Amino acid sequence: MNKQQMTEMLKGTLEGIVLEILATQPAYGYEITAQLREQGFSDVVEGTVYALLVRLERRGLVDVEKVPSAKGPPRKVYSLNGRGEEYLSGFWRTWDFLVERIQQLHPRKEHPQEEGQ
Amino acid sequence: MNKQQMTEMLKGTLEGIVLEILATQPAYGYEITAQLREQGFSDVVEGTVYALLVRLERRGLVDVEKVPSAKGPPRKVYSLNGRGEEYLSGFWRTWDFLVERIQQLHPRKEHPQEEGQ
DNA sequence: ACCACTAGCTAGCAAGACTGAATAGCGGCT
DNA sequence: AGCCGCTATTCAGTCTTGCTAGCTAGTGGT
Repeated sequence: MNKQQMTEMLKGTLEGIVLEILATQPAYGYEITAQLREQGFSDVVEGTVYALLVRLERRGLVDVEKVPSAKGPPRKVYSLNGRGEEYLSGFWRTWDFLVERIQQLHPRKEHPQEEGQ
Repeated sequence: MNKQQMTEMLKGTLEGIVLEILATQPAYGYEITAQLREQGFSDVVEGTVYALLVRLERRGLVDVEKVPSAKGPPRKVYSLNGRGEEYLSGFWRTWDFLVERIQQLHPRKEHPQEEGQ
């Protein structure tokens, strides 16, 4: 997997990915990073996620709550708010549009499910 | 469609889109821009495409030929070469990986079964 | 005291798309 | 001739975003 390529592709999409994670349940930066890495985005680092979360907060898409932790410094738990949900659904509209255009240009094999049907 | 969002998403993917267009047939910048705009990427402008083509050339992924035109200055016709083909297939591997990860995170409705050819 | 793990933050860099303009060639119109 | 519109390319400067490479802070174990 070409890392440089993935880095460039993540520009603009990482934001939606993180918002989607927050749509499932509130989470804090360290946790989100770990989740991303587990889910295959193995090169995403903490610094990137923290900076992204700050931007999301500044734009009013998430709410923040400081929660003390038994194992370290207090956590900043982020949760998606109403504006965030709205923004996220717009995000997915844009993403779906892009995926469709690219699908037209470069058809991918249909997922192996349409076999006999 | 949020323009800012699309702009960010295109980072990294526009390159592959243009390479894919060149894989179909050689083309020059002005032509490619027009094609993109027709195909739904309505905000992509000439300047962006020209800069991208220069990068592709510098990286040796495309060959260039200057062709005189009856309607204006000579065209710089770009065509995908061997290295470009190789690079493009790697590009799609990365793209497919990203799409799969995102699909896991945010399942999209299955497309209404497409009549294949 | 030192280390490891958890948790957050930041300055500076690199890459890529957009803005807005300039340049150049050709044909048609007045 | 002069001007406009379409074709065609280029470029400087701006903005956003992810990465690099550190740093700070809290807790517990050796």
